[in-house]
Amino acid sequence: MIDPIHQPLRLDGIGLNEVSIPRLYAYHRVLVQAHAAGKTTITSHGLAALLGHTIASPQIRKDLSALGTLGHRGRGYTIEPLVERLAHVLGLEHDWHVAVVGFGYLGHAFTTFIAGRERRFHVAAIFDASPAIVGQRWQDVTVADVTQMERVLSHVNCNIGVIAVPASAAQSIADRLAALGIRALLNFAPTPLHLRAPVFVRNIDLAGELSILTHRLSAEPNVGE
Amino acid sequence: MIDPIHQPLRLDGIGLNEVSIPRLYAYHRVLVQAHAAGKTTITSHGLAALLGHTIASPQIRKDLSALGTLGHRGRGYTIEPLVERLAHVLGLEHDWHVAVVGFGYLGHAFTTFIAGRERRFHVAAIFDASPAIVGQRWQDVTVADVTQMERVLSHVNCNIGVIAVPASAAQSIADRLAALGIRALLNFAPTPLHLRAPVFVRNIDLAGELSILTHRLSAEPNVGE
DNA sequence: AAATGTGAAGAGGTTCACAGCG
DNA sequence: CGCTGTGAACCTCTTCACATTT
Repeated sequence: MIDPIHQPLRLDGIGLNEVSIPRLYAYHRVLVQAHAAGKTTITSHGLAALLGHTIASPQIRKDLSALGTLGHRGRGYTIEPLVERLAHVLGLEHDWHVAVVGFGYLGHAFTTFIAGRERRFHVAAIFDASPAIVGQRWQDVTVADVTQMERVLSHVNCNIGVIAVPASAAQSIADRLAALGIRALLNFAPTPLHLRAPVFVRNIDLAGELSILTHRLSAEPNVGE
Repeated sequence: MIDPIHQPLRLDGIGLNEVSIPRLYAYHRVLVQAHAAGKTTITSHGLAALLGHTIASPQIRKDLSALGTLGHRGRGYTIEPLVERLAHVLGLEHDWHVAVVGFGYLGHAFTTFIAGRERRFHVAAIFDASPAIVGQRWQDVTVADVTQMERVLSHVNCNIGVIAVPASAAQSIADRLAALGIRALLNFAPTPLHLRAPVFVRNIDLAGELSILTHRLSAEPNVGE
């Protein structure tokens, strides 16, 4: 690890393990459902069951204990304050403005996904380099030319950048977004991005995931049934 | 880890670390470029440079040494046999037939992505539950009703299943695909899937990745500039 | 009695340093 | 001398076992 981004950030005086966060998000999701279904308390084992036992109960207890003393020994957890704590820690209370760069199939799909998923994400700006795509509308956003990124983003405030451009362009787009003060990037380009301190990047490596699958299948004795 | 899927599979007598595979794929990608540009040899440090120093050179040497003795001490690696070895190990020599289940925005985008990316992936069947989507055509594939999955897939051979359905349906779709003999699944639903031995699953947790970003931004001193 | 919270052990992967070899 | 290949140290996260508390 070259830069200090992987040091856990402190929120309300607690430091969270980065890998635990998707799990916390999963807890939040199923707890909201359980609460809607009328449940008021839950045990770590019960939560593991709701998650299909994809996460072990000691792991759940360890994750939750990092958020403070939320459980009751002998009883379990009260769902409502637990959900509130999770929402606060995960930043689910804020609204986020997203800039999507690259509006090919992947960018388009992610835009629809992110906007449709929850109303806390607003796609505020979309950019592309292709004249065929620039000028298209998506809901009330018009796709702007990527050369106009600095100009547009000085008017439209965005917190999160989504990079869905070809590998060759990804690093330069990332640098430009970082220079504009955007500190969180989600990168779908196959090149892993590398940015310095206050900017935080997540790389989604779809081709890499596919490679894992094709490797496993190649290693199986009988490929293709 | 509950099931034995995470034991490294052996291919040509070697066992590969699962997390190394996306890296091997990245090496393959940039080496193909370097070879096309006329380079014939490369060192581990040179390869790290091509990757923008996102991967350290000792890591590269360790990854490559697992594939056999491919390097020449004092010289580096000869690109051509290295590329061939990587392609073989990653299953890049085979063609793969993909079944996409769920043809909403995510499913549609991924279908286009996977098919457009490289010609070794063929989307051979598409399923959806919505009457509005069933019957649509994508290239020469007609979207079939998900209830017909067993019937269709008994005719059309598929090696890889892509799950892009809502969380509530994901596990049951996965079970049905597994029962049909599909042993590799890529899951975009927020529920992590859990399947027994010969089936291998990769979960792409886009919502979880976004949570990491919103958590980081919430923990920053000044949210939204 | 039941279930949390946690120190300790374990597992897995990365980094380091250097021996080995062309 | 240069660069690979690798055992050992290191680090991070997960699992375990149990003391603790209601």
